[in-house]
Amino acid sequence: MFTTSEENYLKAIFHLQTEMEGGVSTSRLSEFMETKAASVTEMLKKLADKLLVHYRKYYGVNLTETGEKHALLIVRKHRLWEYFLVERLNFNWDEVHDVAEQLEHIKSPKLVEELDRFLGHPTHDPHGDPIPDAKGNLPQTARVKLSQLQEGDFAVCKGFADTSSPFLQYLAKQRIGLNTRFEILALESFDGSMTVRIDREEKLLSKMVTENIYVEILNEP
Amino acid sequence: MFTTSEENYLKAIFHLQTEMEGGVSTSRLSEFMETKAASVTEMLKKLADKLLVHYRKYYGVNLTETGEKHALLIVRKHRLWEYFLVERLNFNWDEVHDVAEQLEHIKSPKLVEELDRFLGHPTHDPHGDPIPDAKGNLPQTARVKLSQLQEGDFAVCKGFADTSSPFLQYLAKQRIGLNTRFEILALESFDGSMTVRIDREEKLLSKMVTENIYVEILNEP
DNA sequence: TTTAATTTTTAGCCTATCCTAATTATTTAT
DNA sequence: ATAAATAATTAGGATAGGCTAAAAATTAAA
Repeated sequence: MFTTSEENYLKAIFHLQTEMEGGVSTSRLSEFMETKAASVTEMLKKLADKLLVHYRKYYGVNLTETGEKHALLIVRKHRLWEYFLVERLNFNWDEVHDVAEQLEHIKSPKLVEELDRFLGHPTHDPHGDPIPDAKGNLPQTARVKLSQLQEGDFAVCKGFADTSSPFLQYLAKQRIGLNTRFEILALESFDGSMTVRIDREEKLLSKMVTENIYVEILNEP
Repeated sequence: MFTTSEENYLKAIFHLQTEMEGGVSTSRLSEFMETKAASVTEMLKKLADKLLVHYRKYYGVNLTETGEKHALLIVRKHRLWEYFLVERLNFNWDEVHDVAEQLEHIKSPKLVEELDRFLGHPTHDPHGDPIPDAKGNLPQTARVKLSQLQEGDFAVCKGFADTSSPFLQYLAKQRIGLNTRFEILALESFDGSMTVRIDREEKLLSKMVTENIYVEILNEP
């Protein structure tokens, strides 16, 4: 059906079109995919020929309905495999990305659906990202960043904007994971850093960190 | 490390070098891999450069120690995934081949070893073929064909020479699987067909079928 | 053992995906 | 509004892995 490379472009466009209104630019794509702009242009033409993207020269791309459907399938596979690796194969959450990146391209509709069943139809991957269902529906939750909270607020960790190994390893070291509870003790307006209480322990988190943690606000402690 | 294509050649040479003494010929490889002889020659030169095969122009190839070690790893992965698909994901034994063929190329040493542990270190895949261990040791069992037995013999099914979908489907229809017990009732010398008893039921099996079933002979019923 | 048949290799092309360098379009700044 | 800066596209090339057709080596047959 589609090549691994085509699928990687679809996935990248899918992720980037949430951050850019209008179309995703060639340069943003080339940066994200670590390829040169010329290669991107070429691939966009191919994807447009296959009706997977709407592409207007010099103005970037957007996925067509077909393109988005396929992108969602790849995201579904990626996140199901990540769940499998962490929950069944003892992988750490910072080790799964590269392997899931390979596994997501395996072509077998039966494999995806049986894996989903075998895992008990998980709704979120180990980083808190939602797993699209078999029809491509993705529960779109409004994401609140830890950095947006005020002194005195209580919250629960629900996901991460940055899922790179270094950040995940930092979080693990600080013992911050999905469902970790935070109490915001103080905010430093100078550098945006934040003092929080986690498990009776006080921690200072930089703006950089609090910007990359998604939370759900609690109404009561 | 190695490309998918290189790995497929290594695996093919591994399987074919048991059937041909001396070296595996270019034409046999091209037939087996469904490519043209010219493509095979080219790849053999590449594999020889990488010290994975001993290649002498016009005289075929054999795996080097390194090549064989890598071939065994691919076979290990293939068979572990087949086991996973059948035992955990409800695949039928005739559906696993294409998917395992994709999964065997996933690169992650941790994945293989954790999968092996998760599955409880299985020793044989769903078709009865032995799974090499982490060090590449493959329990080499002498294989007796059902066609070699005599009237009055008793035997247990231990594997299949042909693991193609059509044959596996035929076997399933006849309710023949791993560990099925056979009693040889009669042998027709004219066409080599054989009458056997399976679960109190008499069945006539053609030479073509009995040639492709491996058994272990039982000393007593 | 010399010729005929077969097999293998070489030479030259094709496609996919990437690249660099040069060109063209768009955007920004004066 | 036009020039300078930036971004995107085109042109031309590289590599991997396939293919066909022609040439060379090996094997089989007379």
